[in-house]
Amino acid sequence: MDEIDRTIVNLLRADGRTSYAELARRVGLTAPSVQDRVVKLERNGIITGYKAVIDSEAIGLGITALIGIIPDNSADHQDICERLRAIPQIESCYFLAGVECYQLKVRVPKMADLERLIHRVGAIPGVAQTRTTITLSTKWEDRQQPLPSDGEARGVD
Amino acid sequence: MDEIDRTIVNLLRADGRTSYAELARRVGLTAPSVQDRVVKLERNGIITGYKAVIDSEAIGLGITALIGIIPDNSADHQDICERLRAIPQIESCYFLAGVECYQLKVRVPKMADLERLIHRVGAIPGVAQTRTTITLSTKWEDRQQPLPSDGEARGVD
DNA sequence: CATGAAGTGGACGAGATCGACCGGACCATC
DNA sequence: GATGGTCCGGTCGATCTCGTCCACTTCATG
Repeated sequence: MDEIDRTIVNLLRADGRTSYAELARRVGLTAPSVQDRVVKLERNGIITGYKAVIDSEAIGLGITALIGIIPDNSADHQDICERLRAIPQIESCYFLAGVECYQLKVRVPKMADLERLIHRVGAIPGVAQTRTTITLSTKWEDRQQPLPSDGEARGVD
Repeated sequence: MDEIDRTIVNLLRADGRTSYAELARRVGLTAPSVQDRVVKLERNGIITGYKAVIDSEAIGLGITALIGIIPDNSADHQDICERLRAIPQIESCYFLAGVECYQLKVRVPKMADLERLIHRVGAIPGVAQTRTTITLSTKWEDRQQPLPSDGEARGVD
């Protein structure tokens, strides 16, 4: 993971369809060696995939909401997690340090779907309470910050 | 936006580097016509970009936190929004219906960075209070749900 | 019957990929 | 301390695939 790798990662984060030839021009190597680096980055789990970014409203998922989950004492977290994973509308799931031990980001076409979803989550054994917040607008999402250099990341303290 | 477009979008969401030739084989068209469709999807704002998915821990952003913002009465939301946008560590920013009118998802290398970040956000004019929750683990993130068909999305009620 | 959207097929240039080769770093041996 | 083997990362060139442009066809619509 040197400076060239970081440049490649940054370029691919900005445009996941950049060709190896183009990457090669940008970093001053040839296409095969860039490909070699990318394959290694993928194998080492640094690049975990490539995605097209879709406008969720345009595909009929106009409603985004955040759902916090407060568990009861009997909660079996592995079971809860599996049941949450089985709900396709939950796009992200974070396990938190706090009273609300999970936060879910969900997307649905209509309010009625959100209502059904909240009831479904609330019915999971071990879930004492849920707290849902509608997002009025998404200012931005999944923006990339510049990769920290080794020094910044490892801590120079 | 017919069934073929939906298939293309689903394939590109799953793997943003799928070649036009491969897409063509999957949907039973030729490469030029698939390319034509993809260009239209991009122009119509349905596909807004392509990104490599990076393991944030692997690049030194090991800490993820959610920050809620409670504004005061004098809050100028446009100004707040601009100042938030200028902070690179804020990867996502949602405007919410609730007491906490923004929620931020932030990533930093170390706890000290998070502390600095919280102070910076708290110092923005119009921000009365912030509430930060550390994520202990990300169960999953930005998972794709199957595209709703026209019927489901538009509402058949 | 004219028209335009959508697809096909062919052609050509660009990109991806593979094997062979090169050079420096590292290390054990003489 | 010099020698030679080995590994790693890169280049080069050949070949195959892919992307892209264009002319032509088809088909539904007005």
